[in-house]
Amino acid sequence: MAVRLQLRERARSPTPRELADIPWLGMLSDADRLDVTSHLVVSTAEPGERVCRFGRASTFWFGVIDGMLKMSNDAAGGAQITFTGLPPGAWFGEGTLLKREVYRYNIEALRRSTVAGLPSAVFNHLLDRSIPFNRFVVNQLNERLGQFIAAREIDRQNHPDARVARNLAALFHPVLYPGVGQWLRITQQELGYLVGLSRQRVNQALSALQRDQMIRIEYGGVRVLDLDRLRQYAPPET
DNA sequence: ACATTAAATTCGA
DNA sequence: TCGAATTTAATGT
Repeated sequence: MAVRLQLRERARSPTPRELADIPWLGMLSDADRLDVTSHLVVSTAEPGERVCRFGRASTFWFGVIDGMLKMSNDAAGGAQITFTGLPPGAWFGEGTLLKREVYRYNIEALRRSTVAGLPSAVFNHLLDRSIPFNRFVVNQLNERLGQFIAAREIDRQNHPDARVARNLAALFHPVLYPGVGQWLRITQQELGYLVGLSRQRVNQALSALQRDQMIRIEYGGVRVLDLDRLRQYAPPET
């Protein structure tokens, strides 16, 4: 409950700069955009803090403005499974909003992050009236399905370099995560959490990928040089 | 686990 | 408000 109060207290209106980075806002009519921006709220999540379920049921559609979140299952039922990392530009939670359910996963901040929220009622209202917004959401769902299929393949891969490569490639997805661009701010430790490897092993994997000119390692993050090859990365024959 | 290097923060003028 | 000094964070091995 303390968490919820903190989020409430920290909630504020988005800055113009933050609004500019919200991809779907630009697709709306002027009237819709004005209406919606007045309801958008922004708050900060500290490392380890859970963004979802600070309200009881699904009350917001969330977007990552800055930072890095991680989506995972509820560890109470057994093994901890990380579904995906959520970099800047990611918008999520529409599935539960559509069905008016409660969140079935945890979203937790990997580091200090700025998160935007659109109240559930406003989200549903937009869906009812705006065709461009519907197109955005459908496209989003479709792309995410693709991510899920790719994720199944990643799981079959037990080669660490391949896991790092393909998880990284997923984070550079231009449609799902338009805030990322060529340069992804993520530490090797954070990548380790997402992929399920030690920081040391991630470091080795990144070095290998850099040797092959797919990425460049920079302090505090990674730059992609060849996204296609990163996506298709296969471990070297033994 | 440890040594190195980069970045962020503090502090004194 | 500038920049040197110190502390913290990230990286490489």
